[in-house]
Amino acid sequence: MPELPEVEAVVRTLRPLAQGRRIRCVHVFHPIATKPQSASRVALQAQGRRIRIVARKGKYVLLVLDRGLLTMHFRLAGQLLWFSNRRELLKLANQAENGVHVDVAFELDKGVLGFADRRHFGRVHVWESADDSPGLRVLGIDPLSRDFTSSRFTQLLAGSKRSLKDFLLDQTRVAGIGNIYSCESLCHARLDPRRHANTLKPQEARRLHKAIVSVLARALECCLHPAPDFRDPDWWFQGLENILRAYGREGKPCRRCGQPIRRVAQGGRSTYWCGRCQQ
DNA sequence: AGGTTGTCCTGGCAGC
DNA sequence: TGCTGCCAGGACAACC
Repeated sequence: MPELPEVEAVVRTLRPLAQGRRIRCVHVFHPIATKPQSASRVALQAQGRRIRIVARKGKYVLLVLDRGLLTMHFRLAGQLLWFSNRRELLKLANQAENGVHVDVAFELDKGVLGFADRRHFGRVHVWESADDSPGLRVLGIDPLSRDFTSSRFTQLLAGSKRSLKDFLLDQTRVAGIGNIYSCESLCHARLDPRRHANTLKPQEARRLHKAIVSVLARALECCLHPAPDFRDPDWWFQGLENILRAYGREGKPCRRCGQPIRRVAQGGRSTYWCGRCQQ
């Protein structure tokens, strides 16, 4: 599932391909991908616009247009695709044989950008301004930004009584962390995911802040080498499993102490942690 | 206002 | 082996 590091790697790869280009034509093959906005609204508002900036906010990809903006969110399984031209797009998109699933495609003045999510959780939306997007408006601090300081983070922790795991998943506090990197950060910081945010000592809060920064930086490095290849519809980030210490490792030995990694459900999703190292 | 719950989808897999 | 049924997972609306 794409979280901040994966989305950041996608944005850095997309930027040289799309920034400065004009959107000639929009194809909405699966209107579910623009819900609740209508396909025609998305097409009409994007068509003819120039992409001024390719950026990321939390887990959103932003295409800032010369008028308004376009957001893409991958949720669990969304991805970007790249086609040489319209002919290649129409030959491959959603064909029964050798078909590539494509939900929305943007014909640029050079190349075609595709958005695909066969599970149809991912979304493509258009907005007059960033303030019009409910998802963007409420986003908290970006952990890769300068604003993400230890003291600011400590303040946020003190203001919440939720569990650390739920706190980290809350995009309105810190934006971009999902299930994987919340588990990894807590593992790195040696903190029990079930502890409540406002119970951390200052030194523990600093540890968690440092852990988040370092876990995300390491994952981003991994996501950039090799960088995403939008031309290969089967491409996915390689080697991430190797850097994970807790996520998805239930029953396997903790890399620090050897104790089996445990799993519990928190807020309806799985949390992985080491019962010995993380207190 | 902060916190919690239900909903949206479908691939993949457990269980028969 | 083949089929059915169940559920994870991120954002967000709707509730408490």
